[in-house]
Amino acid sequence: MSDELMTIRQMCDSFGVTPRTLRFYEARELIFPQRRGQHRLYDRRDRARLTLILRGKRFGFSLEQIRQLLELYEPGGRNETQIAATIQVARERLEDMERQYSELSEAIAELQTQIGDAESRLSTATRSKRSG
Amino acid sequence: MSDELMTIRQMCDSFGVTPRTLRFYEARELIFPQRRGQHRLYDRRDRARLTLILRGKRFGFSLEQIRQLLELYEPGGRNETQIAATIQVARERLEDMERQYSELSEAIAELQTQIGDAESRLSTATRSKRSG
DNA sequence: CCAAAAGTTGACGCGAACGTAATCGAAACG
DNA sequence: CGTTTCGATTACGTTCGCGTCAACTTTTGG
Repeated sequence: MSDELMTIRQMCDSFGVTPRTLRFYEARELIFPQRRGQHRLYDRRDRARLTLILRGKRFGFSLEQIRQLLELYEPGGRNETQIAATIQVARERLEDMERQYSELSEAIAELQTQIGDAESRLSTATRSKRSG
Repeated sequence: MSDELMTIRQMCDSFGVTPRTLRFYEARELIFPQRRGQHRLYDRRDRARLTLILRGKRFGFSLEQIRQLLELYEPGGRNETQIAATIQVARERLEDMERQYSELSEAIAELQTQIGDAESRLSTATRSKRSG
């Protein structure tokens, strides 16, 4: 298998995005599909990156933050200073995610409580209506 | 204490937002400060709601989603249909948060791995420079 | 071979979530 | 009592993340 090149349409179908979105990510330098003539072709790397992009978005990261994170996955020959900077950025994102993780835990518990309360108010209202 | 009314400036200072933001949230009906003449005054409830708003934002929710969630905290006399709808919306948000929670767990682990890899690449580069 | 489909590059548009004056009234202060 | 200061309102501007044409060039299929 020749690295499973995909057209933009195949990418869109399998990731649930639009061509516009893929071209936009490329313009922002988050993915770099090769070209066959004018047409874009996406390989395994591009797909891996897109997966990370979409996940980063679900966590509320900006495309720029995601772009910086993706540098971490580049084995490309960059110098120490750049690598160190990339690591530093990644550590900050990691802390964001760890904070969010623990905060989510609390928020989930609170929301469950509130839903429970609201449910009991609802059943009370339903009963009082039936008997009233 | 008379319920600790705060001016818009005091609110901004203690929450790290701008007046524009508070007025914007009010326009979108997420908070409802009282008025003394023309001036806004924020009480305990307003602060509690703002806390929830800012937290919701950190989770990537839109202001509209947050507004719907805040209805859950309203004991106000609404009818069963409305309460049931509010509960339904809250359940969906809860599922979002639970999905995000487990996905975050994975993502954190992966990111830690990547940072570790990058760090080893960095120290290797540093060593080869020292000895080369 | 010719038409339809797929893909490309601009360029403008749009909703969300505010920022940023400009202009005004009220209010606190020396 | 005048003047900063604080807040309100109105309204236009901005950034992000795409959506949506329009106008063209392939590419593919009957």
